[in-house]
Amino acid sequence: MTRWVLHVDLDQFIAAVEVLRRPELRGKPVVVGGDGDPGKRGVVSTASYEAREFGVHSGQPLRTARKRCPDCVFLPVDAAAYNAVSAEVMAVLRDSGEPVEVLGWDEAFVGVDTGDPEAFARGLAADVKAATSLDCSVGIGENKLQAKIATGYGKPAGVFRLTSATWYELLGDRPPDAIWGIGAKTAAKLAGLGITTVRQLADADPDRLAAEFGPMTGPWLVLLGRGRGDGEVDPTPYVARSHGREVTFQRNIRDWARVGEEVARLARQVEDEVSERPVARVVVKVRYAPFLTVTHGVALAGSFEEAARAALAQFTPDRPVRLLGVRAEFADAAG
DNA sequence: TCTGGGGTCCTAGGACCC
DNA sequence: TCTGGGGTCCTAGGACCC
Repeated sequence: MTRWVLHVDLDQFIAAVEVLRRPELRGKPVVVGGDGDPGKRGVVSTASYEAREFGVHSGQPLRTARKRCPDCVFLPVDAAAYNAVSAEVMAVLRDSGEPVEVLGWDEAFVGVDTGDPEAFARGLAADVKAATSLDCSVGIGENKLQAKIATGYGKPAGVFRLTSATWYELLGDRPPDAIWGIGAKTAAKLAGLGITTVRQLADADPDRLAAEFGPMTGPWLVLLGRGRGDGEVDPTPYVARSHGREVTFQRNIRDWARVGEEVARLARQVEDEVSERPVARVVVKVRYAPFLTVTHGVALAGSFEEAARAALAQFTPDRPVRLLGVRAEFADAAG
């Protein structure tokens, strides 16, 4: 018996949920994002595999997606529907009796002691399919990092194992941003240091990277390069540290009085949604055109809306506003 | 008419205190 | 004219992820 981490990831989850309730869409290029109008500001949340063949992908502006695939079916994001299906999936995973750590709507880690992790993984996938009609892929690793990356090799609807024994064979020559936790910015900075592969990152001097990235992040990056990381699956229910709302306007706002009204409106909404938790701080976010983001916050004293307005007062009303956000940080948040 | 909306975690700098 | 050292807390911003 060996301790394994499994990473279960639903295939094209959001698009798959939409197809489930609209069977006529099966096999068609489906794009879910924004309010479903590809002429508006917004990005793609998920594209079906058929839509991906046209070069449509997550994070892409909807208008770009429409350009690439004018005949795609565009649908609005329906968070309530995905939450409901997600809960079903997670319940199936928990029914295995093993610890489950939820990562988002469509993915979770499962910890398991077994001599045959592939068989266990296929069993989980079959249970999910039987209960929800959804396909998933399962990555197997000695820790969360390995399991998470393994899933990418298993898609779609497959199972893949990645361990320390196969780490360099699979990832050694790939760029550092193939690793979960390393994005474009860090990859570019690493490239500036002459580190362009996972193997080079693994061989880098932790002290040198500490000088470049900070005392925690530097050595941690080297460990990522070596495929090492946390192997403990934490089944503790998720408790949010903060909750917020933000809105991008279809047309930039120039009238600062209107900015104040929108912030007050967002503040009332957030206050309503967090009424069960003590709030320590209220943070306002302003994205000025074209895309400069600034945040200011205040400790909560008095009314929530007053706090939001006090935070807003720290901004300069000197340019058009593209986005406004209000976020509550909880007083009882761990960490 | 490029660039959403929901989050988490880490870093750096200044305030503040002894 | 010169003005330590350490620790903690608060704040804003950056990077990343789904």
